[in-house]
Amino acid sequence: MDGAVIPIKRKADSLSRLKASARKLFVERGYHATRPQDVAREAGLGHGTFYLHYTDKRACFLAFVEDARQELNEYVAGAHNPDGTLEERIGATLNAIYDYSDLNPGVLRAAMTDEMVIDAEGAQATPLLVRWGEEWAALVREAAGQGLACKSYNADIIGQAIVGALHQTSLNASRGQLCRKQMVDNLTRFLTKALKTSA
Amino acid sequence: MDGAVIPIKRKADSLSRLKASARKLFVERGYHATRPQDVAREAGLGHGTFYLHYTDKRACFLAFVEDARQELNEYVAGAHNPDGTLEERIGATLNAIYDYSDLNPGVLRAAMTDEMVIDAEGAQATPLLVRWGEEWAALVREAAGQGLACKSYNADIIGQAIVGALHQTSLNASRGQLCRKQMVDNLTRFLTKALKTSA
Amino acid sequence: MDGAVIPIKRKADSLSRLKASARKLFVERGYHATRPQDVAREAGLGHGTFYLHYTDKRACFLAFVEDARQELNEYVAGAHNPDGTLEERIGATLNAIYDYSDLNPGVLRAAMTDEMVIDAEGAQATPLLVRWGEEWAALVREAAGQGLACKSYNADIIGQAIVGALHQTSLNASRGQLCRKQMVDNLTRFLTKALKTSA
Amino acid sequence: MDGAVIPIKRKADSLSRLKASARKLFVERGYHATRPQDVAREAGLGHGTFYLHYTDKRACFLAFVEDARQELNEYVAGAHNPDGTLEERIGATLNAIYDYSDLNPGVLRAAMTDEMVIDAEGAQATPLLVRWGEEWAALVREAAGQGLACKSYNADIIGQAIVGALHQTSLNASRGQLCRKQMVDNLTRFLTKALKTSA
DNA sequence: TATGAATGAGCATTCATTCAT
DNA sequence: CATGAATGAATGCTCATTCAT
Repeated sequence: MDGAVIPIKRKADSLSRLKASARKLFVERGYHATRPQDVAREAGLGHGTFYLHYTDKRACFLAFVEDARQELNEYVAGAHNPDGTLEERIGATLNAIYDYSDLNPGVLRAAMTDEMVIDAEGAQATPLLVRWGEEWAALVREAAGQGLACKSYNADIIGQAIVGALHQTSLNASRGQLCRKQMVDNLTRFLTKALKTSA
Repeated sequence: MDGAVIPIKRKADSLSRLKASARKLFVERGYHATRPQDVAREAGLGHGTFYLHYTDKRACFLAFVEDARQELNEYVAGAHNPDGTLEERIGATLNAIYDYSDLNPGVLRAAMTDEMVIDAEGAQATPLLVRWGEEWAALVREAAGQGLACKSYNADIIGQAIVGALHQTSLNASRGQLCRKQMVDNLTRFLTKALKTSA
Repeated sequence: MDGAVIPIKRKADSLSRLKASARKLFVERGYHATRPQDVAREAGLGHGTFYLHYTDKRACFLAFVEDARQELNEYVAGAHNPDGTLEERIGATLNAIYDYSDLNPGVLRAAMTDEMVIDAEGAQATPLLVRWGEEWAALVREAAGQGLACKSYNADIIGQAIVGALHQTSLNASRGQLCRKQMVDNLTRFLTKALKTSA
Repeated sequence: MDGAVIPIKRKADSLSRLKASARKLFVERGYHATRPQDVAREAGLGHGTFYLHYTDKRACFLAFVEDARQELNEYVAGAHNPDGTLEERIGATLNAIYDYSDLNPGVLRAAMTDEMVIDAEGAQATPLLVRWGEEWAALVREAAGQGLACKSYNADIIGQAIVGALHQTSLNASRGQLCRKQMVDNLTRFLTKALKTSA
């Protein structure tokens, strides 16, 4: 009995170390420059162990993306206040995203790697950005339902637009050194103005 | 003299065929899945010929991006009417972009390949999206100067946001089949509303 | 613990097979005509295995040279008798070299490949012949110190001269078929006469 | 008539420019790092022109070697005085070689490139060093015939030994900075002592 | 469960040589 | 005679993945 328990612990432990290493390396070097071997070694494990936990390098990356997605979702969900004004909601969401990003630098960027890059062929799960776009679409719909946001938009299109705007501004922020406060402020006003019901 | 003209013609011809092949393959397969050899073969040329025209696979891709940038710029410049309303300007620009995109399907997406993917190391020229963001920033500034757009935005941030929004919506459009008219209409209204001076 | 021992044995085994193959091919074909792939195949291994043991083709060659150097050194050291006459010492050394050469035909020649050929650029370790020249210089100095050899020579120059003489004669010997005995005899007398203190 | 003369002149001119370029590049970069293309371009000619004058890169190199050989021979022949003492003759020859080497730095070294390096397969003309060894053998024989040099040597072996000694010392000289005077002096005494008839 | 040696398809790039002009 | 664009076999090397231990 005990004999069975320990391997399972080991396995779980190995996996979490691999996860941490993979995140670190995907963030630092990007998908192509990260070899399964590097991930395993960084985790202090043998090369072969990688394939005990992931069928594929691709699977490992996808798992990393999924983890990031869930983490960010929790972060954003925690900041959601369905009773605030539109501007408060948008500001809260943006702040949550930037908080996460400050805590996990580079993770969002790495996780958003265009999937064409990962596998030119295979049909894939919906890319991360698209899924986040869908969540923004939900927010837009919700606000529209409450009379806070303009009803004449196609929420799907606008959701994608918002997530694209966020992505690109944060990419660019990591290039130049724009301060976060300014960014959140500008984007909040911009999105609020675009969305709110006309007086 | 004559003897010199013909080889030059031959070389120019080869180059233009390589360019066309490269564009085709980068669009269809992406950067990593396209081998210099494939580009040459697609052009009906030997492998070595590729290196007569490009020092590198990377150089070839960068040339492709630059060409796309110029082409689109011309397209957009042709549609620019500095005397229209804000909405007209935005709509005209969006329509120009989508016209180009319809004429050259996939090109913009391929050209926007994140440069991290191309060369994990080397410091590079400003990525395409950032440059387009700068152009939108100019448009925003111009409109603000004319009293058409809200002056309280940081134009650089907003420029990046706009280009990100366009990129993401068009990526997503190529996934599902959203009609272009709807997209242009939604985005035009969205951006106009966000930018215009408050009554 | 046990689990670790066997792979290490495997690796050591692979390395020794690669070493043997590399020696064989460098001797038979020379540096440029030997591909890492050939070395691996000759050793019954996959191409990639070569790079598990050597960073480079160059590194492999240098290791081969170093091995040859050490082997010959041991051979020559075994024949050294510091109490003999000058002629005896020279004869013993020459015989040791030729014994080694008979046992390992072609190895010395291959190992002496001019390093310019291996790497036109990089500053390299002192070439093999130069190092052997230094050892002959030491022998000359020793004999001079004991009053057996003429003191008025610059030992470094003479050391190089001697090693050059040996190299060239043995190269040429492998062309025509001069008998070894004659060669050792002539060279021994020649060098002894040149070196010994005048009566 | 005239029309025929000019092309011939042009051809001769092209050849001599190719020769000069080839020499320059073989000396500076070595055989493998010199491409026919480089030679032609250095000569201010088109790539194809190279093959109008040489069947092969190898042929070009061999021609370079042959030229160097003849030049040096003339130099040495000019210094030959068959009536001097053995020491005078050796000294004069060595000085001639070093004069040539000073005037044409690097040429001898490049010309002596081991032929294994040039073409692992093909049976080749006698290598340069071997031919020079034969000339030294002739000098030894001549001196022996005149009673100046020891008759008990095999002149062929000793000729090779001498040329090897010279080669190696001069190679090494280009590494460290040994002065020429010292080198000539040491080698002259060394060889003279080794060769001269015993008292 | 874990290991790491082994693999070989695959890649970007070079260069001696040819040949149409 | 001269040109230089074109060629493609060949090279050194990498890396995702497998498998014997």
